[in-house]
Amino acid sequence: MNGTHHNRGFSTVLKELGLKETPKRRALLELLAEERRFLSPEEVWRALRERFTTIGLPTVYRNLEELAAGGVISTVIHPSRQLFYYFCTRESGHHHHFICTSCRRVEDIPACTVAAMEEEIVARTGGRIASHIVQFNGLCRDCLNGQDKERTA
Amino acid sequence: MNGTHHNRGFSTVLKELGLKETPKRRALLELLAEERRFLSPEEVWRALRERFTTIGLPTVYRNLEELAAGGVISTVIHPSRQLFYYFCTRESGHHHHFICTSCRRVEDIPACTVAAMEEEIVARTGGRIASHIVQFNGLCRDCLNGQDKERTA
DNA sequence: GTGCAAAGAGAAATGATTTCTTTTTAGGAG
DNA sequence: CTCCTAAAAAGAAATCATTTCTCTTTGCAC
Repeated sequence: MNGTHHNRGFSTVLKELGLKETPKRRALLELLAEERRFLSPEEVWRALRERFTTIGLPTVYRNLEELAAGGVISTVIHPSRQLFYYFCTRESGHHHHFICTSCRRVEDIPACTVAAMEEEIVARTGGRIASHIVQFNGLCRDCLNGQDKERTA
Repeated sequence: MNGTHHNRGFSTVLKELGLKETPKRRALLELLAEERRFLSPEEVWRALRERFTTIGLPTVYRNLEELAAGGVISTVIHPSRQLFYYFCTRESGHHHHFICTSCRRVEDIPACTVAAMEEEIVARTGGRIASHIVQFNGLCRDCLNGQDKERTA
């Protein structure tokens, strides 16, 4: 959920996560870092196949999952419930996303008011929150104006 | 996302949605209204099979989707990304949920601070928000105390 | 009561995601 | 620099929630 990893270099990041630095892993990270739309695992796979004759879809799935678990990349839940991935350029701090379901652009939403809600939930219910999903789906300004039509949901 | 439908009676609700009142549809609604945990489509199907010798899983899926689209029941996205359904007893108003991934209980979270976030998003980006997901996953107090262990996520 | 669009059955397809087994490789130890 | 081992990856196959299809049934407006 933060982007300081990028500044420290991929090697450092991977080492911190206890992941070996393989060519494919590095390529996947570079690909995502350059792409400002969220991508599906299959799209990532297709892109990487142009550089690696043999790369399996399971490899892509595993790497995306590991990197997301490590906080290097973030996930996007499409209204279709398919999972997409996005390299978050935001420098630091907890935040959420506004995704355009048409052009797939992602806007970072700065420090949210969700922390307050969480405090209230814990106080009221006595439970413990393990995770939350806070995501806004819609159309960005450009897509509202008729550009980049891809899909609507 | 509100529960006023229940008070008006199922017949009225279905009529308003332009849905015919079939025995299976009514049974599905009654089942969900009595259950205070969120259920998977297959669980709903299994329960309904005890009252109807022939009922297809596609029928259950379709009905759940229609009713959720009509706002009569609400959806829960499990961390596994499976979809569950829940009959929301909250009387009215927009709100969100704290779900226990262990015992499947659902707590209503009253009027949230998300509206403010949405306003800011629209103002900043010029986009239009079509939907949002705001859900808190964790363990309720009882499950924290070691009861009702089912699963953790 | 009739007719027709909606609803449902049952079977089958879909397709994202995961699992398995075997082979390869990164990278620390010596 | 070479060895060794656990991690990583390939490739094939399985999983399984969800959807699609076609045909039959039924609610309900007229």
